[in-house]
Amino acid sequence: MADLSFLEELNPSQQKVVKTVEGPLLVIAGAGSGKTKTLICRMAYLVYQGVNPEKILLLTFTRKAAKEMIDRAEELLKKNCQKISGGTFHSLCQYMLRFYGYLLGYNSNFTILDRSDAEDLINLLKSSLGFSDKKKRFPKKDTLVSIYSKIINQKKSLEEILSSEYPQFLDYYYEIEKLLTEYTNYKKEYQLMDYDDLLVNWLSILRQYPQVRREVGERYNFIMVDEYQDTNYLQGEIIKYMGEIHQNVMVVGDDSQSIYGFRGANFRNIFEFPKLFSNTKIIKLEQNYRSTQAILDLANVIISNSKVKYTKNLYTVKKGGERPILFRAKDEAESSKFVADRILELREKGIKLSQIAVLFRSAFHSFDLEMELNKRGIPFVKYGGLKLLESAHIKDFVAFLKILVNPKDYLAWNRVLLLLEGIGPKTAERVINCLKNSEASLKTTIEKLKYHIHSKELDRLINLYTELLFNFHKLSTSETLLKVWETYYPIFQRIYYEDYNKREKDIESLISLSEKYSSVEEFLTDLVLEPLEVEETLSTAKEDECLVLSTIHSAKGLEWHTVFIISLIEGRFPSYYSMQKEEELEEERRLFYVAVTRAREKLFLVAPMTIYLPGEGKVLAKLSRFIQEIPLSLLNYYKEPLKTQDLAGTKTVNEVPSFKIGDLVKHPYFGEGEIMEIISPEKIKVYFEKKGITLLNLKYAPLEKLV
DNA sequence: CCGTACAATGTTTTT
DNA sequence: CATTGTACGG
Repeated sequence: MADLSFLEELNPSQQKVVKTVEGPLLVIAGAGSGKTKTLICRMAYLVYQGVNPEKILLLTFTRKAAKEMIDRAEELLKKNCQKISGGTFHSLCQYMLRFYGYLLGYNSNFTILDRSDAEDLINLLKSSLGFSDKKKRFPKKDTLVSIYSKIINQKKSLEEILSSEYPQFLDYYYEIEKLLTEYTNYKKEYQLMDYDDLLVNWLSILRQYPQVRREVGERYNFIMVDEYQDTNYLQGEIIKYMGEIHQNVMVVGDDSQSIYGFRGANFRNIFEFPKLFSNTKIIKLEQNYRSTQAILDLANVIISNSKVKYTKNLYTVKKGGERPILFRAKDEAESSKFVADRILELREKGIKLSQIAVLFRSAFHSFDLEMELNKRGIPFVKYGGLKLLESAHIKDFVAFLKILVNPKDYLAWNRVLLLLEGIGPKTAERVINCLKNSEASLKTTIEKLKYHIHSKELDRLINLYTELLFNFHKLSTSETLLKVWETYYPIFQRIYYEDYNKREKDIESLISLSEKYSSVEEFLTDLVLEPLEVEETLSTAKEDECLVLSTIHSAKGLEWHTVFIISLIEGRFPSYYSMQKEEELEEERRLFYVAVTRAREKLFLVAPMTIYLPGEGKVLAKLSRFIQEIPLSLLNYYKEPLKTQDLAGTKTVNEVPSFKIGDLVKHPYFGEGEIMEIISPEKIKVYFEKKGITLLNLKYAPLEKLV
């Protein structure tokens, strides 16, 4: 029997969090304040106190995170914690809706639409309403989906969203409104739900049925929510109702780490929590155990430059430490080379690759680096970016499966039919109408189809479904997938004739992945709710020897010994799209804060001086404003160790200090600046924050070298 | 009505 | 540059 000795490792505030078991509790926890550890201990403590693990619900940002935390709780307690329910809001809602969806007219086998499915559906409706033809500047499908999602998640009207973010489409107000109504109706009619519907529908059931609230309250007696700053009002409401009976709801968050505003999250949600639950106790965790003082100083400066005031100041127990290093590379190639060089150095010093991460704002920022790493044979995994499910061939394949689970999924039907030779949009529509109008079972309907349309590939499809429906419960999940693969394969070869052997591997790993599942339905649900990364399927074996490349969003909650942040230039970080609006810019800043606070010991900030833009060629890149705001005393400027020839060359030139591109300098009138270009030994171009790029003659200009 | 060849367009972050 | 829409021939 384990004891409670694990509590001794916690500081007093953390202990208070663990022991405050009953009633609503809001924990404001700074970066690296042991938030995860505290949550784990709290779960273990509850189970130790005799709470049935099945009565505990843990909501996190990814299911992987939930699983990891539950595993660690089990390790602490050496007692079965596996039965704790853990997952994301979306997976919880999905699960509850399989039970209670009937209250809204949903069967338990409804299909979940991912973003591109939703886009396909919108497109389908758009053309059936005739909006795609004449109207020249009608919004595109992805814009329409974004508009719709914003209405839901930000609790705003179509008019508000249009006038604030898409004023160019205000003329189409009624058409858009009509389209969105059609979209909503269609989903309901054919058993489809998009991501937002999962939240909306579950909330709607909770609101309408006190009986459900009671049942759910009895099912989960203790609710814990991680990363609460990234929830939106829908999720807040869901929590309110699910905790109504017992009020045992604990949420943890950090308002300065809110980075999902684009998805409707609002960091102010965290301050609304006490309004949802009266008598909320609030505990702050401000002591940082993760990073060195030098890194934390940087983080504190970043966040103090915010327009919004946040609730905490971090202080650390790890005094001192190396100053974060800034490297201004000549171009992206040099930036990648720099990162790879440092990584190899670190590895020689005994730092494991898995303890190093390279972070960036957008997935494509690491393309150049990926090439360099491949060249040098440094293994890595990448998080964020393309998901396996997003590639066309996987979507095709999955569409076959969706039909099997939910024969009313005409969106999947449409996709599959269009794949067949000789069938275009019109014929597909005819077939689908035929399917819709027949009351008979799928099997007989399919038989009937044979007489309507003559197509060799359609025959094969019909044979497949006849066979599968007949054997549906006899075959294992992977056997079913294999059958589908057999039918799809010739089509697959025809459509992707250029690179089908490359794509084939994806399908194969998908099939082997499906072996773990007891039903196709479960497999599909997991695929949509926890989309797999492309690389994840390839290199699972050697994961602990891998360097991590990740978007900052996907790096949330994680930490490494050494962190590199690359592409720290205007337009990339902050991103162009966020530079117009104050609020979005603030979110970018928080994003930078999150990135910096991932590092325990070492932090490298890298920015290329020039980048290559398609169409425009090489262009100058300005250092990110977030770096420019940082006092120079907090950073070290990285200089390549001078080679002997270089030294020999510079010494003879003049007796003024030798400047290099990228050196930081100080001028009595213009202040601090950075050297952009050396034209001759005496003439240099310097970028001053106050003045812009200036040509200086070193004979006259009393430049002082900094750092 | 289907498939293909070509032109245009606009590029984030994720459940 | 890769996706998405348009024009045209079969």
